[in-house]
Amino acid sequence: MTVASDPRVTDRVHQELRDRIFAGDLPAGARLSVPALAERLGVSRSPVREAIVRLVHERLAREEPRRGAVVADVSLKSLIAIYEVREVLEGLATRLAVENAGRRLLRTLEEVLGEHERAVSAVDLTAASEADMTFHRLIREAADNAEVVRMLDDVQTQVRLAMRTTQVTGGPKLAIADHRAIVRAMEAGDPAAAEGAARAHIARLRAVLAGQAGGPR
Amino acid sequence: MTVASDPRVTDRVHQELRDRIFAGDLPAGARLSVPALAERLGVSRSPVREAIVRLVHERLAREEPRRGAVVADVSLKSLIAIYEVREVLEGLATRLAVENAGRRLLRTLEEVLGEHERAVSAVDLTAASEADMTFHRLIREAADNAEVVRMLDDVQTQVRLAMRTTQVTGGPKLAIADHRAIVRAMEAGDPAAAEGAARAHIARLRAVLAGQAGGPR
DNA sequence: TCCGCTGAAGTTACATGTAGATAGGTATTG
DNA sequence: CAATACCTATCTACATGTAACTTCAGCGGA
Repeated sequence: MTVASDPRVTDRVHQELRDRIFAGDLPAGARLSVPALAERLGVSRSPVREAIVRLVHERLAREEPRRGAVVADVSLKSLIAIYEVREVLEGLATRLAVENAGRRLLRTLEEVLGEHERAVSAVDLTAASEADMTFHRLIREAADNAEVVRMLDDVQTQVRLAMRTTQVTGGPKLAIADHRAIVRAMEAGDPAAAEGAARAHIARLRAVLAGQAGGPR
Repeated sequence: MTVASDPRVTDRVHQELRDRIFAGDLPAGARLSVPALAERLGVSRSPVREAIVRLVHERLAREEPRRGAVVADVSLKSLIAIYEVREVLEGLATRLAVENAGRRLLRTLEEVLGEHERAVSAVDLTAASEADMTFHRLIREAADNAEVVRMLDDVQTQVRLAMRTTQVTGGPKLAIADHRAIVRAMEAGDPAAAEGAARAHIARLRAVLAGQAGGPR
């Protein structure tokens, strides 16, 4: 009998490369040489090749035929485009969450919001960012729509990649106010208002990014 | 010197398998055996394996570790979920198109709309469907947002896959009326109205699908 | 100094080898 | 006759072989 968790080498390599990219260990533009990585990781070239194909597909790497793959970067321009998409997807997720979810979710969201406030007051950047991500994750899971979850995961991957070079903080206090407005609309059981509040939240973050585009140089 | 078009075997195999899936030649649930396909296509196993990895990533196939891949299916439930996402993405694309595009696009859209009407009057299903797709493609290309284009392409892939088993026609005449309303809002230069009209169009199609869910059996 | 050539090193892309897992049919047992 | 054990064909996943291509450093000529 085989154990339930029988991770394939390919999966491990893929995860390892993802981690290294997000850690900044493999910076944007770094070449992903299959033989070199295979030796470094102590595996053969096949699983490395397959892992790279996956990275290319999730756009953590770019590939040119016969030239190999390099770690991708995210320009500020495309980050703004990503936030335009994120705006409508978070809006959708929030509307669906209102239509599907009950008391239980709202209570959990309030707890996370409390945790978020505490973290911001204590100037604990890590905890604040984590509470922020948890807030959004709870909502999109409550949407009960696998497509929107997948696409927002995709968006988040690109945002994480961009994070290494661009700052996306749009004022911690304002984020909490936005989140509070979202929860209020959800509690009122008003799907359209909830969608609007979620969209406004992301639109505001996008405006911050757009400000950076013309601003500092 | 090498020719500019030097398609890799992997690319050809990938395209070939995509075509066969959409043609219904490889029906949902069909096993994608790497050695069998390699022999059938007269290539080695490596490019076949890589093509299958790509199919899995674009969700034309599903894979279970150590069991291989099979051609994916799309349930009516997930097709509806896909249309929920499509609704907000087409809305976004249309709003952005209004903000970016000029006379030129509007003229082209009117032409396509005319072609669409002609095809519907002549009961030419193929031409009508093509005009329909062209209409939406023009708008999303005009949005000038690579992310929304990518995601709508993704949506369209799933819709095409679903087409083989589910009918998505929501009344050809109504489709034209919807498209006309979209163009009107675009001509008025009203981004919010254009977004609303596009969303209403897709929402109506989704309602048709939802009707099928409970209806015929 | 600048340009183009050349050859070596490294890499990609495809092909092939193979251990161990899986599925499905056949025999065997209660 | 049903359930179970076994057996074989096939496959997956990883490893490895190799021709052709890309890159780039170093050299020679304008």
